[in-house]
Amino acid sequence: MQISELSDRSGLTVQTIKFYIREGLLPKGSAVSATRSEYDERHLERLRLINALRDIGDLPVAAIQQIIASVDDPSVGLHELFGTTQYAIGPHVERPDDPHWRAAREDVDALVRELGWKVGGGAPARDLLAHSFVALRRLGFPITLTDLRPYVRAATEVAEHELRRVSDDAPRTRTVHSLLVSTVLYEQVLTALHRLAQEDASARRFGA
Amino acid sequence: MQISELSDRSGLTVQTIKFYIREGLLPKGSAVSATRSEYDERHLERLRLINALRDIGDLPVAAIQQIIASVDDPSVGLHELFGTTQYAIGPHVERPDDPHWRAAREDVDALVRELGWKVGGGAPARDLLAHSFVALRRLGFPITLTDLRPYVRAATEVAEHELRRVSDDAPRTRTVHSLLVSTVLYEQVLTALHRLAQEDASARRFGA
DNA sequence: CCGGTTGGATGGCGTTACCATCCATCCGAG
DNA sequence: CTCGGATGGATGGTAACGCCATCCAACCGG
Repeated sequence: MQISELSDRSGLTVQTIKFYIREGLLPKGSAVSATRSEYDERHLERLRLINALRDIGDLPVAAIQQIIASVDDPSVGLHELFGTTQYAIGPHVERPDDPHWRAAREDVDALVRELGWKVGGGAPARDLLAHSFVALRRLGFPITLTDLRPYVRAATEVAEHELRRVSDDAPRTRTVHSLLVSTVLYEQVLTALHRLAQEDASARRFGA
Repeated sequence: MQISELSDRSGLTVQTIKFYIREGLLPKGSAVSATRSEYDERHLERLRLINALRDIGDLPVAAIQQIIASVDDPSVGLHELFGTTQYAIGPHVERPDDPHWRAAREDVDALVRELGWKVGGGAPARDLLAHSFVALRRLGFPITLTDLRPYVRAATEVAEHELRRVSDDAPRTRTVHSLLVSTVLYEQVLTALHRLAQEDASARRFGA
């Protein structure tokens, strides 16, 4: 198909598609002549993935580019892709040379050790959590292990469920998409349900 | 204290503080002369709140401004503040006049009804969830109620715990901060733990 | 043959969250 | 009393981001 059809079917403008190609998110079509290239279903599929990661996952184009690079490299295993995704998602907070920060980060590391979780030391989620600890303490709401228990339980159960759902006997493309969907899109599902549940709980506690 | 001390103690530049005052996030100091104003601990506290909402919650300044306006209005009840916060957080997705979208939105509404949740019909989280449904279907990963069950359970338990933790016998300021902290900051805590738990599950399933 | 499409390149735009400057005023140490 | 430095208030600039608009030469297809 031509780029205009790709544009129609994906719902993205031709300009945007060109932009994604320039940024390395989408491979070029196969050149048929100097002014014509042929695109196929894989391009459409790829655009749908990009769109989902941007629209729902709210990922920056640069992060998607990194993820795509791993997706397209067949030597990258599933767990490695997982790491790439987590790292690309960020957030990449500065780690100030500050005692409060170091204490919070140490608390996070201790928690991970205690739970026996196999998590890379450079995982951005560690920093995100530590960052939250610092902010909570600065606001006078110090966080305790008791506070965290329900979160840990919820996170564990959901994550187990998600990883169980990733089929690894399908073609690589399918498996990889499945993994990305589990991590990026279902994170939003969890967030949305969390917010809805909060509103319900708030209504029952404070509602008129 | 003067603005320079406020700047030092909050870690924000004088320019940024001026900017927040202009945007209505921070009340002016009480004018002592034409070129001097006095700030107090409440200003500092407010800056810490703003900083947490931006840094951790990643909220746009405009959203914080709306939240602050509710916080400062004593006639706004806690549940109402909750609604304001949810609405300010967004995301405000367009709702295309599209059968897929309408079907997804109807699925969400049915789910909320079935769970008996008291949630406003205009809650952005409904749209966020519906949006996710659409994207998942477009990618060929249709979502089922079975998939959702663990998420609903996790969200419910965490939300219950959070709302239980909001003390409503403290001064309004404290209670209100507590509510905001529960909704905005603990959402990030949940997300971070979710990611860590996923990495652990991935390591055990796919790791070398 | 000619209107319309494409690849490829380049420049512009709208938003967001500030930062930098400037000016007139003012404070306060000496 | 004076002068360096801080302040309030206003205005303009900036950097990143994710596109969109335009242009050109080449090309296709009716």
